[in-house]
Amino acid sequence: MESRCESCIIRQFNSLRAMSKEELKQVSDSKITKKVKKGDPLFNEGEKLNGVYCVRSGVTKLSKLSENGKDQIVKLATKGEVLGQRSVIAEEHTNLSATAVSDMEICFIPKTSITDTLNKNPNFTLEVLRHMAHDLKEADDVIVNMSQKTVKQRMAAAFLYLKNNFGEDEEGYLRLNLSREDMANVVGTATESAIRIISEFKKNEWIATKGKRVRVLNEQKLVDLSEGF
Amino acid sequence: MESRCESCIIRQFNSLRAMSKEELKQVSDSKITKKVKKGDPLFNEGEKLNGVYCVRSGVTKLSKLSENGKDQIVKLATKGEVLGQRSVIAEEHTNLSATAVSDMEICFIPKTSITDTLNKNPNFTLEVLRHMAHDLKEADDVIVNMSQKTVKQRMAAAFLYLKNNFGEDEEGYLRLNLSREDMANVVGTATESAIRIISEFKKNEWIATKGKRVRVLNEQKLVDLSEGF
DNA sequence: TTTAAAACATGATATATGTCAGGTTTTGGT
DNA sequence: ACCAAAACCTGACATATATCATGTTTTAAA
Repeated sequence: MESRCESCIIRQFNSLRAMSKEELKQVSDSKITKKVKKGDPLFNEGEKLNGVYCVRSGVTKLSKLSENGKDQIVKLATKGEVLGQRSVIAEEHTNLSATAVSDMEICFIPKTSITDTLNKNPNFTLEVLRHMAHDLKEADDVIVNMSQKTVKQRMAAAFLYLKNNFGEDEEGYLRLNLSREDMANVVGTATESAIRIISEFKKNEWIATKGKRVRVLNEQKLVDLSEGF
Repeated sequence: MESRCESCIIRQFNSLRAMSKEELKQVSDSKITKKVKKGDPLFNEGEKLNGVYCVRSGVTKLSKLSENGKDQIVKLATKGEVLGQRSVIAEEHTNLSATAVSDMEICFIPKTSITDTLNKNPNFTLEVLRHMAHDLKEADDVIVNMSQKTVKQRMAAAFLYLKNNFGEDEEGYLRLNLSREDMANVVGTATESAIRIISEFKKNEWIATKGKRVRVLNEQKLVDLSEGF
């Protein structure tokens, strides 16, 4: 049982909200809803996409493999985010790979639905543009953090990011659980270094773990550290 | 004696080429041409811009100050590039500072000329969007390089970037001469480290210097190094 | 429930890079 | 042409981080 885009709440969070009724209907008729299991790829770096992916639930990592064989995670995308837009607009192969880090439900929207609307609906184009402007700002900030902060600072910032963007459950544990390896790849460090720093955070009682799950105990300390105090 | 946008060749390299005759006329009538001396700022991080800057000649660095007091250069912009677009579109304060690294000639185009056209001319919006999509890809690549390459690799890549983007003069010297400090800030390292690596490159005869000027002697070696061999 | 694989953890060590401190050279303004 | 300021350079040292090695715990599949 497929649901209709017209009644999809997710849409409020992305550029699709600027679409007209008819455009939305056309998207709805051509879209394909898929489930993706944790660990499975949505698409891979260098592929040519013939559409975009709208995330309905779950989280995906956007990463790029470097020559030394390490995967740098550039962004984590969740509910409401549209993936592959950049590639479709620039008519280029994808620059990043997308892999599910939790079970996901996504909608695949064929290229033409997007490009047609881009050509016809200036409001939509402007909305996409605003989103991309925002992404670009975020990317610039990441560049600065990567080059100017220590691994420890970045790791603290990463936990705050997880807390602020994906929230906590009733018991106070982070909703999104990343493996140490993924954490290392977000922060841009070796897995062992990530583990060591996480152990240190635990020892300091800034975070606590229970099995896979992580809880932030002292947010202020993490903020201070990430800002360099 | 001001020149008219309609007859400005620079325009071919940026999104202004998607403007109609009337729109271009309107831009031309409202624009202000300025000269900026090497070292002078165009605008500073956190400012609210009420327009964009179109670079006619010269080069500017786009940088951001980090908490530890270091300036990370995120991008070097030259002839044809439009600055401040992101900020005007997202209606946010600027995220980056722009400072001339050579004498420049720029045109200031008031916000309204841009936003009016964005609202009325879908082709223009789409063109701006394409440029921003490209910038975003570049930014993602920088993130990966920053986190996965060594300082030496990034320094090699920086020289190649200077050669490929700003070219060489008749004698084979790089057209754009950056101070060691600026080089360090592009690469994201300490000035002393930059100097040491540059000395090493000279010793290896991969580059040569004459006063301020730098010449690439062995491009292949720099390519190999930057790619990790 | 058992068992192999994956994830996690920690020590020892090497190395890249930052920092501090002291020089020399180059540059630009009068 | 001179002088102060800026840019450049080099050494010594501290430290953050990567790497390698090895062991333990957790997870998931048969």
